[in-house]
Amino acid sequence: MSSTSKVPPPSARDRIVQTAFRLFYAHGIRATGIDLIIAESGVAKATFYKHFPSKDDLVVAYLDVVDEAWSGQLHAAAEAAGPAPADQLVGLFDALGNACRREGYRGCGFINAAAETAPGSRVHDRTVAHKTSVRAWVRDVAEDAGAKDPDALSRALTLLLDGGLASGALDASPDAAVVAKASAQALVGAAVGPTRRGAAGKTRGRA
Amino acid sequence: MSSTSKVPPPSARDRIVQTAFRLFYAHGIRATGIDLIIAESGVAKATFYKHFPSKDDLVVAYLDVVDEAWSGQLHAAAEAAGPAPADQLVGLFDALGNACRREGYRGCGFINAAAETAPGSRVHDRTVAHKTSVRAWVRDVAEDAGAKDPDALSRALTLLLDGGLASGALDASPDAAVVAKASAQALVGAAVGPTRRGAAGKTRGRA
DNA sequence: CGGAAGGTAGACAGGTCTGTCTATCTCGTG
DNA sequence: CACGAGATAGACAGACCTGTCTACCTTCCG
Repeated sequence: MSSTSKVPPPSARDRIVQTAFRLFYAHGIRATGIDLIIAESGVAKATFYKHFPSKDDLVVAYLDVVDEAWSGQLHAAAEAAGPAPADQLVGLFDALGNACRREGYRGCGFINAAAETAPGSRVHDRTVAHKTSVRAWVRDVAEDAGAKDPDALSRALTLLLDGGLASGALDASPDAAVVAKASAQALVGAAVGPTRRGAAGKTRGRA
Repeated sequence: MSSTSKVPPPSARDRIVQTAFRLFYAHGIRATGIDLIIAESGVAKATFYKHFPSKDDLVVAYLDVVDEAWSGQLHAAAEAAGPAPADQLVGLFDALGNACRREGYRGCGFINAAAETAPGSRVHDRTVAHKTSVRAWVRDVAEDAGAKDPDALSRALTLLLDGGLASGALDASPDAAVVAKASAQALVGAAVGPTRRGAAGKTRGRA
């Protein structure tokens, strides 16, 4: 209220993050130099370093974008599968299929980032936080679905998901996503039990 | 050849590869400079470049070592599970558990390598070849086990395996391996037929 | 003895990387 | 208008990285 009640400006910082997203994801973090990001985003070096005192700061901001994007796709795919939690657990794998099919798909930005940074670093920790939050969300849905052991089921499903993300980046074949979804179906079916799938009811809030 | 029958030298090249293995795996490929490898392996620069004209050559040699090591552990774990192919399909996940528990575990060297190299590069291709060969082996075992769809089953199991490798590098919790194995058990059981773990895989009583 | 093969030590070139710093320009607001 | 905030352009420092090259040394073997 005092002075800077100005709304988010559509420039500078956003352009940097956007460019970083594109380059980091496509070529890797270490392979992408600050100078290139500066050139491609069309800002001055001083401006860049004002917003991001170090490259690591930018990397973390990049991962925030990845987090938002991927979580959004996951939630959207789950919701598109219908109101039943058990169906959503399977449906979220459509996000994997869509991602694999996308041009320039290079796997999970987080896994890739973690692969080139030391455990314990900020970047690595950010990755762990992301994976933890995804698993927590899946766990909640699994609980709604009436799974006998939501922890184990969410762990199994995210394992499948991460596997799809990792190997999908390699052979880029959509088979992986199809098989992952089918496997998820089998696991969910077994874990929820022979009883009717959790009836539609409450729709779980998204994080 | 004249008379150089004095072949087996336990030195030079091997020391380089061994050092590279340790450093590449622990810190990543790009993060590890040639100079450090040279210093730590105790060879001269000229010697290094005689054996490996470029860093990429060394990286490929490193991946060969990783391939051998990991494939060996996989096969050993499978064999340790007994003679029944269906049991072996589940047992191979013990290799994952052992790996996760090891000090300095940093996930799959191949996935990490692929994460920091461009698709289409030699290193990337080497990774794809490795993953393909593992999957082919699992497929063969699945076939022996009498799986209805060995391709799908092998794909599902390697998905689980890759997921465990990728996420195990993050939270380093052995839970992942336990859940992966249990999931594998469920998937194998469902794919091999209703006869739940009926000893040898020949007994396919699928209706 | 003599010579070839291969190892050692380290300077060097040329490029790239992160991050700092100066100097100028623009613009909104008091 | 004046002023300060924030952007721009780009030189620069210092480190590091890959790869080349010279020069010397050891060892084996005919």
